[in-house]
Amino acid sequence: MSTEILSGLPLRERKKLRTRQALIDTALEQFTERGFDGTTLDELCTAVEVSKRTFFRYFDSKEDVAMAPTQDLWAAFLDDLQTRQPTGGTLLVLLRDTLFTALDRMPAEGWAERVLLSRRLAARTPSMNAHGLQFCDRTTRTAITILRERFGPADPHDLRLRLALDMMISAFHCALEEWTFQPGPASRDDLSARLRDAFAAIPGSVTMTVSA
Amino acid sequence: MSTEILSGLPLRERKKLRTRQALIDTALEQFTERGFDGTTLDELCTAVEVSKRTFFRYFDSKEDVAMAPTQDLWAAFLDDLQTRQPTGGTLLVLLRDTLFTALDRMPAEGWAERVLLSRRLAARTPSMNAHGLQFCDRTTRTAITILRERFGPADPHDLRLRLALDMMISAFHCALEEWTFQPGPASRDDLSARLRDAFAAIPGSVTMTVSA
DNA sequence: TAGTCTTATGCCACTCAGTGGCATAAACCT
DNA sequence: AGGTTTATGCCACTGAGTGGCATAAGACTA
Repeated sequence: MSTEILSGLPLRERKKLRTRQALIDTALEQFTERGFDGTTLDELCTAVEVSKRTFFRYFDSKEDVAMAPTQDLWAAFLDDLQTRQPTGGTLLVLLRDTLFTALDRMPAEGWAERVLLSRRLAARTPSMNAHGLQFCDRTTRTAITILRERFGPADPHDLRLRLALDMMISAFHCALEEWTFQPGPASRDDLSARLRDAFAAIPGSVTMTVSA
Repeated sequence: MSTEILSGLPLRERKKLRTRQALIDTALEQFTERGFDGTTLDELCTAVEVSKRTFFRYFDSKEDVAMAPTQDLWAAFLDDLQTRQPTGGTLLVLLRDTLFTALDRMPAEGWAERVLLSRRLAARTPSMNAHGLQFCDRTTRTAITILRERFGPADPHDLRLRLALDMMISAFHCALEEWTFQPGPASRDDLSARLRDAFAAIPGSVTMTVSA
């Protein structure tokens, strides 16, 4: 965990961040080794020397702790969506670039490795996958609200906004999945490149034909 | 529950179908009245006069029973995807028409009402929503497998297939959500119409621009 | 229609995720 | 050092979901 961020904060906050990170790391470790269902919260809490009650003050559920790395990205995304000065192009390009910006803001060290563990775990753990999908859904809705506030259109029945957001999510999932199961080390830049390809494939997917 | 389907089956199968349907209907009823979390499985089982153990022989989870109506649609969709003779147009049109066909095959009576209850419930019950999203995800993956088998392309890294499938799901969700919260009675044809509109909005969502 | 085979159900005890309440301890602020 | 705030621990509890085994009900056969 990046030590730079810690300094400057009051002791209490530093401790909290450390406990939180320890829970995430130990969870990813134990879940990866013995499986999500093969690990009880009691075991995790014992390892981190924290009571189960405390665990639930940091995370909403057992799934939640293992999904934390990805959630940081989307928090950054929503933040950028609020503040970034928009370019004048298509909405999809705006969304793509905002996502790239958010990705660049993820810590260069450690983040990619955690996401990799998290995603590989999610791929073989239905309840984790479900949890992740629902988080995406919530994020999408928040993003729609932000976009409506900033740019309109006022018509809440215009479906295009939602459709475009979902396309972004879809492209992200495509890229993430390829990236997750690629051999070799996990790198943020590699994910970025795959993301670019996935976005580029969107127009073709609308016009794609099948042999009769 | 449509009585026509029951006749012709052996007694044991008829009973099973009846128990299953009773569980679904009573669950939707109780969840709607007292909330998903405000209803225990014991209460549901007592009302249907079935042991909790038996409940779990019919459904995988508490969420599952309330999602059954929608799952029937997707089962029909996958079935049609396997068997229907494809038209030669775009993939998206093929998917759209297959979905329409599946929708037409849903029982004209009762189905729409159950879906309505189910969706309204899911909208205010995170764990149900999560469950539904994961079911969509599984369905999407199955659909991809079927499509690859039938039409190729052989390249498994072509992202367009997945992107197109997700667009269909997105359009479906848009339509379903509008339909769910529209006032007045639930009709299958109304859903069909909204679905058509949602698909029509896809091309525009790719090229949509935002004011700079 | 009795007898046998097969399959669904009921019952019971158990694990584990998640919650509420309250006492304690640690960090913060003069 | 003193008092205030806030995080943690402990304990008892609810409710979802599971495994095992006995029993009952439908299905097949003579």
